[in-house]
Amino acid sequence: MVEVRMSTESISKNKSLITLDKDMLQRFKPYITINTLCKGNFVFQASTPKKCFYIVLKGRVKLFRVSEIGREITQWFCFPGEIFGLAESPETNQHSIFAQCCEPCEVIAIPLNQFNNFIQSSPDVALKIIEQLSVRLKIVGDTLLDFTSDDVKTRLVKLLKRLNKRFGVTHNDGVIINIVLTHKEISDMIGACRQSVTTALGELKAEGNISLIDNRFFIPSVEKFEKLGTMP
Amino acid sequence: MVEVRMSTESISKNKSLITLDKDMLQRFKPYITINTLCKGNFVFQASTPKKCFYIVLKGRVKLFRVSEIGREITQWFCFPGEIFGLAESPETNQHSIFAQCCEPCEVIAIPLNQFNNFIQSSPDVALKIIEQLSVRLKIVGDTLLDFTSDDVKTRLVKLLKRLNKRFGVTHNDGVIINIVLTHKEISDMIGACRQSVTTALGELKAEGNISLIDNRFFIPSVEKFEKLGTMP
DNA sequence: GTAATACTGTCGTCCAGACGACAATTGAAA
DNA sequence: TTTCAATTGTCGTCTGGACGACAGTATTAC
Repeated sequence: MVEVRMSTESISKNKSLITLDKDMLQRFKPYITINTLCKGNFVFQASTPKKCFYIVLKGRVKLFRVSEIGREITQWFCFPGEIFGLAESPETNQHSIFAQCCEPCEVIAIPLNQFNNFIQSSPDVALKIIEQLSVRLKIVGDTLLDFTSDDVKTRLVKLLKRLNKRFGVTHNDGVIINIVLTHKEISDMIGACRQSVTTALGELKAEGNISLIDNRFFIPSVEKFEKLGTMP
Repeated sequence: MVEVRMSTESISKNKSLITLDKDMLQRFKPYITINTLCKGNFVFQASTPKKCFYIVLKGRVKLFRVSEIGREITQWFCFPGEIFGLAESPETNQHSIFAQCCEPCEVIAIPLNQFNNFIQSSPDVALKIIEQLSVRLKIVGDTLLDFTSDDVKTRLVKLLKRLNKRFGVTHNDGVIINIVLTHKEISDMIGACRQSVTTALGELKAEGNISLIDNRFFIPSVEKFEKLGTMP
């Protein structure tokens, strides 16, 4: 088995992650709840009342939407230092997304009525939140654009590139995308049916553009991979 | 001709709009540029360097993406009080979106290196920006979900509902959506081809669900319209 | 007022991929 | 270790809607 770790270097360079120092923890102590959740547990579900916003301390939380016909679309994965559960719309007091733990998690919950105090508690917090939201908006916008322009295989390739940027770790001459995803999960991220994802992955494997190591995608040549799915 | 105005009531209720009072204008005066632009002018284009963020003073600015094959997708319309041009990603110093004026506009430009000062200049500004971004994230997420679940007509209906919520003004027993959009513009908002939009609009007209007044969509019965495109 | 451009309406063809189905393989639970 | 559930692989059918084309209508520019 190949032992793979996420590079701590790429994490520490991400300056928009929120960490609560002792002063903050002390100050918001009366309001903070630390939730420990198992894999598969929901932090909250769509249509439930908005009471708190959340910051991931440990683990990975998937944010996704579900349509009326049960179709699921993944919007984001939150890692430690990322905030979620903010009021998405002033018109309703219910969540429109689901937040589910992909692995055992620890999540800080703070009541929404403390949000104002929270962003004023430190010069950096508001800026970090704005950066996080901006990045998410760009990525969701990327996905939307891909939907209108690209076939399934191209959308898959672009997703793998985005995942590589976020989770890639060097391994031999290539890169391992250090996150385990089923074909169904991938289909929910590119809005395709699972069978189509299986087929497209098979093609990429047959072409030698990806392989599997320890259930993770391995890209032998990132340079070659970056050329896929773009205009010549 | 029917004279129609956007309801000033719905605008003033939107508490996340940014207005610059005299103190702010004075304080940022050395940095602020007021740009007056004609219909069709770009505030900025994708792939150009990020220098400023912007706040609309007057008019309507369309934010959109263009894919490699030239496919356009509209993400948002900015009205007075709305901010755009924020750094979308820390990795690149170029815009990924286009910002184009739909009508004659006035737009404040402030250098991005003043953004930190800007959000600390008043207790409310950061909160308002966060709310604006959150709402946009939700709507873009709505659109993404619609793409994966709904046929073209349903997506059109849902778009009209969203537009009604934002631009609707009461008229007789129904509602006029007080924004003029071509079929092509609509197609860019729902990721369909123009001909499909024309066909779907024709069906809605034939069913009596919408008609045209002064080049704007009129919905005779909002109650009936709200039932369209949802599960029975 | 006229000419050019943009927009709307309509039609027929074609295909990417969703869908349903089922078998084979892998992973998790007892 | 065995059983069950989840995941992956494969196949054939069908259709929504993209596409290209063109005519009719409305708007804009001069």
